[in-house]
Amino acid sequence: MKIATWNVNSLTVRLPQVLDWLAANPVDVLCLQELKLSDDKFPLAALEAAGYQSAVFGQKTYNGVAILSRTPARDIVKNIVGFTDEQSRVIAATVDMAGGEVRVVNGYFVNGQSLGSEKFDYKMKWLEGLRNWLRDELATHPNLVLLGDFNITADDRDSFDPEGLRETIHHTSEERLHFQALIKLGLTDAFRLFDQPEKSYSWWDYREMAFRRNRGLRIDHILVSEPLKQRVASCVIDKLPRKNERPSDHVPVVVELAPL
DNA sequence: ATGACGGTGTGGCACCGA
Repeated sequence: MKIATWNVNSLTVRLPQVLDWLAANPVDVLCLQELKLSDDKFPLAALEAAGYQSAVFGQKTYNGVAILSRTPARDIVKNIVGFTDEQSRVIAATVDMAGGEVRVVNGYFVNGQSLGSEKFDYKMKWLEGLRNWLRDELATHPNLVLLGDFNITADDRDSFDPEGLRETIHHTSEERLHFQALIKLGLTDAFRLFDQPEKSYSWWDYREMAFRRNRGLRIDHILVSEPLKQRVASCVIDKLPRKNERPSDHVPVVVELAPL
């Protein structure tokens, strides 16, 4: 079973690229972030024609997340239970896989702007709320995947300039402590289960030819619970869509799970 | 560097992202 995450930075603009990517990469589940559209604008029919059902938590202009799946998703939850949030940043659902089921938690984590800003405070509170809810989710759903745009580099390997950007947004100790706290719940960074190319990133700024110079960050992550860790067969970043015309600034990350 | 680039809204620019 393959599960992928992709921040598309407007599904309106990127729908043709999503359909192309799914045709070339027929994953079982695709989690999208930054839809930037309301539920009524979501391209349900086009995705259904491509073989995918959609669980959608949209929002006009900003945020918005969705889980696309080949088989029906059930027990859909929108946003973090126990944390009041006006922004559409999380959608969770249960999907069947060979030998069992997997709980998929798809998040568009808060950006946070800069250390000391109100948005940074919101990011910290949001991460705390997420962790408290996930503790319960893990208790009820042992086979769990937390994935999406975390807006956090896990460590220095995830940044093109760890020294120059030290303690700046996406690199602060506070953010990385939150990432580690998620790990301590019993989750594992699937990407780091394998030898990976050096300077592997999932996001590059649109400016200054950042992609061509590989000045990027790895901020899109796939974390798996302990029972699933044994089943992870591969985890790769697909840089190809960044070469498209009008690309998203993020690219897909894909995890492959062997049958339970 | 208050910049760059790109998306959205309803705009002639401002705001946000990372």
